[in-house]
Amino acid sequence: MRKSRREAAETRQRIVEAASEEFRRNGVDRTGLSELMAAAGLTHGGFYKHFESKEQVVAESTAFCIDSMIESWRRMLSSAPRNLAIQTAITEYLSTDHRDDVASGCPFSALGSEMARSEDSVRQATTTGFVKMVDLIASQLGGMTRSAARREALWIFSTMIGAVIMARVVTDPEISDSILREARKHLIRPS
Amino acid sequence: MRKSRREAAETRQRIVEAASEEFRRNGVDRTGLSELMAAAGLTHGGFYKHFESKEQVVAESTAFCIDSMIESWRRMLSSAPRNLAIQTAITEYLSTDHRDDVASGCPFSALGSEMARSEDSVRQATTTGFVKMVDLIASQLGGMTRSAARREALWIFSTMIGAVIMARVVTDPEISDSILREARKHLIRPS
DNA sequence: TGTACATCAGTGAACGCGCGTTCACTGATGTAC
DNA sequence: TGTACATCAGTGAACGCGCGTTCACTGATGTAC
Repeated sequence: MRKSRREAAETRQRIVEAASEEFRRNGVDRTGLSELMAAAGLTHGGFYKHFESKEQVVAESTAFCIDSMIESWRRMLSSAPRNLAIQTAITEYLSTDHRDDVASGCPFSALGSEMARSEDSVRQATTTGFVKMVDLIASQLGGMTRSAARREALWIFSTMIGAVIMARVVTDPEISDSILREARKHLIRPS
Repeated sequence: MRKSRREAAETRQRIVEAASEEFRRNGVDRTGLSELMAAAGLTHGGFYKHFESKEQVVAESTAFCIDSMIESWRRMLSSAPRNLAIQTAITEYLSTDHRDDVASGCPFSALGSEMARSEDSVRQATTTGFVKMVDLIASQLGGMTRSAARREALWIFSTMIGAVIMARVVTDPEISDSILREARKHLIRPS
């Protein structure tokens, strides 16, 4: 049943994508390799033909979904008028749609507190991705020096992450909506 | 080896406290009942003399450490001059000390994204605690209506949580410090 | 271009391990008289 | 107040289960000539 190199590479990519969704949906610890391989349409035994360990697929899938997020932000930013671009992106991030769609949303808000306890390889990938996102946000902030923009972006992004995390924790839908609304109010008209 | 009712109640409390620390340190899923009972100075077999399930101790220990946090905020707030009280509390929350001491710190920043996936009983306890914290912060904000203060507090607290979570995720200590510093700058002089 | 052999992606059973939970047991504490 | 019995906190072994990982096997793909 050997597959061609091309097919094998596609399979590997499929695993990474399925993993990134399952991890965001259920958390890393609660996602078994069987579950993850099933989501990619395979049986669990073949996992180690593509990865050395669970840790490796965690690191790779984290990097992958951060890159996807950056890609989609780039598209969003470039398709909106320059002066509204960042507001559009923030509004979308702080939307109820994003809150309710963990599996394809921002990995930092889906997994933030778990990432803090991850193995080094995962935290490394995460840090790289966080910095990329911060730089992307900073690039959209006018009227200040580059390093001021970077500092501002650091705050904007961690605020967004905190709001989405807490909006997902809270069981009361009104409070949840308020958390997002208040964050939008403060971030969209930058102080 | 039966213990007196008083001793048994003390033991139960000891388990709740040990659990709350272990859960914050290692995450709920990575903390076994044996580990948790050992931290309370007991063997694992006795766990079910005090609790019906792991879920129950998770809910109780979460409620417990939120209440502890509120208690310590109350003390901090009442011992500082009224106009500086909230700044003091925020500064402490956004300190490197708090970042580096997960096990006795804020449960929302330690477990936020995991809490979002918890069983209902845990999310319920969490929501109640979050609201209490928000009300406490709101009570310190002058110059606005009660409901405006509550909305402001919602944003302040989720921003604080996001900053501490990301400060713990990132491996680069300089970036980590910056995240806390920028959040302090924005929260301490309210916009 | 065709043939013979080596490679290896994917399967499904099996491994040891630690988990949450249960249980028989112990002996000090609580209760009834 | 003392005695006899029931209760139950805590112990440590055992349970089934699902996990991450390994392995023998299959057969299509890749390579060497």
